[in-house]
Amino acid sequence: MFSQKGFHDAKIEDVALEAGIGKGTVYLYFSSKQELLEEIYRYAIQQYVAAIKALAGGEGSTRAKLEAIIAHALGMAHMSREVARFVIEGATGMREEFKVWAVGVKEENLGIIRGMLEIGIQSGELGPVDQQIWAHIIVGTINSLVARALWAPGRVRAEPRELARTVAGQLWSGLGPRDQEEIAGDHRNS
Amino acid sequence: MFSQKGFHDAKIEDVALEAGIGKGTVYLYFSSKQELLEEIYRYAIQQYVAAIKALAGGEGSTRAKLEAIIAHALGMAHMSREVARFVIEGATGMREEFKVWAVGVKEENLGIIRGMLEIGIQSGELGPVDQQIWAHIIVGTINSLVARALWAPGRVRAEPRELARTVAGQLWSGLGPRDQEEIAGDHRNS
Amino acid sequence: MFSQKGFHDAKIEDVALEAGIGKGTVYLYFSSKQELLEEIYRYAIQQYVAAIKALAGGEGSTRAKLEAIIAHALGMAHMSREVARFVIEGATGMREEFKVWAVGVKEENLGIIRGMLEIGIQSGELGPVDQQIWAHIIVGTINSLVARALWAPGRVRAEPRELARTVAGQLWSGLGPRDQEEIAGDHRNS
Amino acid sequence: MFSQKGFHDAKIEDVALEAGIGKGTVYLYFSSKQELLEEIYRYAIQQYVAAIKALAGGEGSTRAKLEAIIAHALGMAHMSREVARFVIEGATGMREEFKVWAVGVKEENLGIIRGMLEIGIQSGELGPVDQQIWAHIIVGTINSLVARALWAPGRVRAEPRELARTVAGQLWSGLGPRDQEEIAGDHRNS
DNA sequence: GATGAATGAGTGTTCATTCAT
DNA sequence: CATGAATGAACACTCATTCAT
Repeated sequence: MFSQKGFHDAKIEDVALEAGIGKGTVYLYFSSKQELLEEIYRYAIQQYVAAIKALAGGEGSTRAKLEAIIAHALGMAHMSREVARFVIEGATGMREEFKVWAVGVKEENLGIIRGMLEIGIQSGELGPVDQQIWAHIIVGTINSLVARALWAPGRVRAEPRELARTVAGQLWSGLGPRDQEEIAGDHRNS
Repeated sequence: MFSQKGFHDAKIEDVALEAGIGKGTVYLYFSSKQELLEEIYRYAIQQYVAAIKALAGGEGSTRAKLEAIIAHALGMAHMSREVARFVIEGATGMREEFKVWAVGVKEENLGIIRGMLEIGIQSGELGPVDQQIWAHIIVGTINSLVARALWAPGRVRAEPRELARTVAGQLWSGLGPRDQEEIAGDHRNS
Repeated sequence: MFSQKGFHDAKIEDVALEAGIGKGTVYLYFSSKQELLEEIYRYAIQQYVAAIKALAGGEGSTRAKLEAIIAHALGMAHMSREVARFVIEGATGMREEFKVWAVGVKEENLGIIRGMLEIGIQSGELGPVDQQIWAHIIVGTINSLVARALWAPGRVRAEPRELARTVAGQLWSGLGPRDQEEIAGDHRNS
Repeated sequence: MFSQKGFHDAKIEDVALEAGIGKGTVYLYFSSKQELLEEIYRYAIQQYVAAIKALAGGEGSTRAKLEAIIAHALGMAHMSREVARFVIEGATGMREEFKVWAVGVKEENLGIIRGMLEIGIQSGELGPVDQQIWAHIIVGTINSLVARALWAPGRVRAEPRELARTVAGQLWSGLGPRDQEEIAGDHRNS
């Protein structure tokens, strides 16, 4: 309900009806609407991060892992949107205690990606890339693709795995030309 | 006010006082709080897209233009956050007329990036990249960096131009190693 | 509250407090202040019309029935005022659906009186009067007496039944002299 | 505007525009919206009462004068409605000073009718009727007819003078049968 | 434990009124 | 004199929260 209508436009009664329980019952499990929202975020983000962690820490090449992460996010687009929203919005309106948790999780999430890249660099699979920057690139790319999957579902190629493979391939080779000398060195003089 | 407190937590009275006008005066120029929000979005997004368009269509190498775009977004972090939020959230709660406009602007924005890449490819500056995918990568990366600049300002290197240069450099060369054969072909077997 | 203060000057909160319930509770039973007003009107008018119908359709002479109707209206002065107000004001500001209902009830009310007069004419109790005109005379007279009972309570003879009898007597014999020829025929030449 | 929309639904700005003047200009001539309403009432009622006074005090038979009064009210239906509304509503929400004036005018109005009837009785034109009661009958009948002229304009015979003549005729001869003995004496036993 | 009727704090919006021009 | 942009008091209405059943 929160995803569809937004936090403020979703009434507790709607949420309860959707869950097949009475309005008052919600308050037996959550002390407030705000806490319910935070728990939902917590759950979505924890699930997401745990999945990313598992995928990033698994066996296989870095590229395979990257593809798996992208495909997973696309497959869980709806839940990923909450994560994306969260990455962008921060924790506006949330309680301080939750904000602290949130910043930690964000860092953890970026850290997981960084760790995965680190291993890739050491194994020679990756070039000597800036891991922090690439963590942002990967997270941001996923968010953008997820958002598009949600707001323009018809235009997105349906198969997450295939899209993930293409995206990973593009990230791998970079924007610049492969078979010739870097031309970047003098781009500021042009 | 909307950026700081969120739409629902910012009262019209706060907004008016902040602007140094009376509460009722707001309603001389906007027919509702919702419309005010939409106009703010419209303004922020139009400014943003116009700037991107100018930067993407200007003189200079593709890489220089890309750096300029990233630097601009980082410099306008606050405004860019609205754009980013918008990219992620879509137009939940907005009027249908606004949603239509919004989808159009999003496509336009991606189109501008695609156009810039197209020129780069034709001039040989870029490899034969997938422009749609790269539009997402660029937009997403910017959003992610902007978000971090806002929710963890202390941790971000202060100089947008320098950060932009680094990011562009990373995107240029890609994740994969430069001096050896592509190893992507068999990555799923490794 | 609406009777005392008028619709616009009576706050929902006042009405609720008067009823011994909370402000919000009103909205569990009425969708808006306007609807509450309409329901009050509906109730008052239905009660009134039902009573008139019963009295007009009962046993006894037409004159007795007329007296009973007048006495009843005077006895229910407060409620009758709503009806009177309604007869005069129409349904200004009410919803179209209510207006339709209202016009129907007004016609019904006049129709009841007309029907009663019809029977009186057929039984020879009444002269060959214009029933439509007399319906207006009766309704109007009642309204005027009720209004006076409310705005100048001290000046009104306290006993409704006695007043009703006097009024009916006057209506019965008419303005003109009884013991001589109609002088109306040439009144325009005088 | 007040007649059409009701006092509270007519905005000062509407009234001013209708009058072809600026909103602020209204306040050069009236100290408040309430005072404007009171002045309108005052004007309408004074006009009405003055006209009734002139008609009631003029030359001619009582019946001719009665007809003229009824026809005048019907011809001025719109203005008469304000008077009627006023008769029914009293001065709810008005200032004390206005209420005092209002009660006086109401009495004056009834007094004028009574005076006219008095003369008719003395000249033998009328029977020995109860003047106070008949003042109410006349005023009430007029109000009821005016109201109907306004809320169901299509159903009302168009010509006020003709309708006035019919109404006066009915009032003259009364409800009871003319050509036989009063049967009213025993109506309570029937 | 579960419920939903009742509540009232909170807020978007209107519009009579003011006053600088 | 006339104006209409600006104002803020006032109020209808919503909905998170409570608690008797």
